[in-house]
Amino acid sequence: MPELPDVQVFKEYLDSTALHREIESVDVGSTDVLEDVSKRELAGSLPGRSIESSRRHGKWLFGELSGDEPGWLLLHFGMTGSLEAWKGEDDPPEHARVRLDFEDGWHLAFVCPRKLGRVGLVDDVEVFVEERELGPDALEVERETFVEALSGKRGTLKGALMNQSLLAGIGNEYSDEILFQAGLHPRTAVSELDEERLGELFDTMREVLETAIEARVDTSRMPDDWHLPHRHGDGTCPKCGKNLQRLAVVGLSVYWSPDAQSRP
DNA sequence: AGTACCACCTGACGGC
DNA sequence: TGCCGTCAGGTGGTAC
Repeated sequence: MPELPDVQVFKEYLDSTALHREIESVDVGSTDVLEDVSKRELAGSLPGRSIESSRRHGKWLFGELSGDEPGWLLLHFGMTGSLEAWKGEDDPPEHARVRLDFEDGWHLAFVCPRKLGRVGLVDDVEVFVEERELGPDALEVERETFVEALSGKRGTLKGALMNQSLLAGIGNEYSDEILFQAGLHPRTAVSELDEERLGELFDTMREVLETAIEARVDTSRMPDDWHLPHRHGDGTCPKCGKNLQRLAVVGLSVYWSPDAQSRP
């Protein structure tokens, strides 16, 4: 599922395939993914412009549009979203919900089988982040700010890590990996960690996110002691060899290892 | 404030 | 073979 590392990889993909190409036309295959913008508005405002740079905040990706008016193309990948670029007359990929056709023959498709992703236009990234009440990006937040933000919170660590207004970018899979690498039971409460251990959790979070990006979110390139590649029905714990257990925490399936994860 | 549950959405998968 | 229920989890809404 697209979380911060996945979106970072999409950002780099966008940068290498779509920057500085003039948009000739826009095809909206499904209006379900449009966020506060009509098909007409999107298809009307993009042609003639190009994406000049990109930014990521949490799981949201923004493409800076050229032109007199400031504007950003907004992308959120939901649960099954991705980007696909190609050159020439080939057919668009299956489930291409929005397609940009560039003047030079290149194309970029926002692919989203389950239509839970979003495409839109925003005037200002900071304003958007504020309006959505998104917390600091999980890879940009300072250690001290992280510790302060979590200190005194009630509820589970998993809930806090996934709370986008506390910290933007982490979802179910990476919160599981962070707790696994930290050796913490998935139901551990924030209040069970003192500031020193919250600091250590920050270090683990950085390590997990950076390592995932280095691996290009490819499970076959992830470290041998990661549990994410084994995160399915009968997966085994890479640390103890026993079957991973499943548990519901904050309404989601957690995969965890009783031998490798315990209360602090 | 935190949690539970629902809706949106569709492909995969297991049971029968 | 094919139908059907369940699951997957992103956001956002509601209720408690």
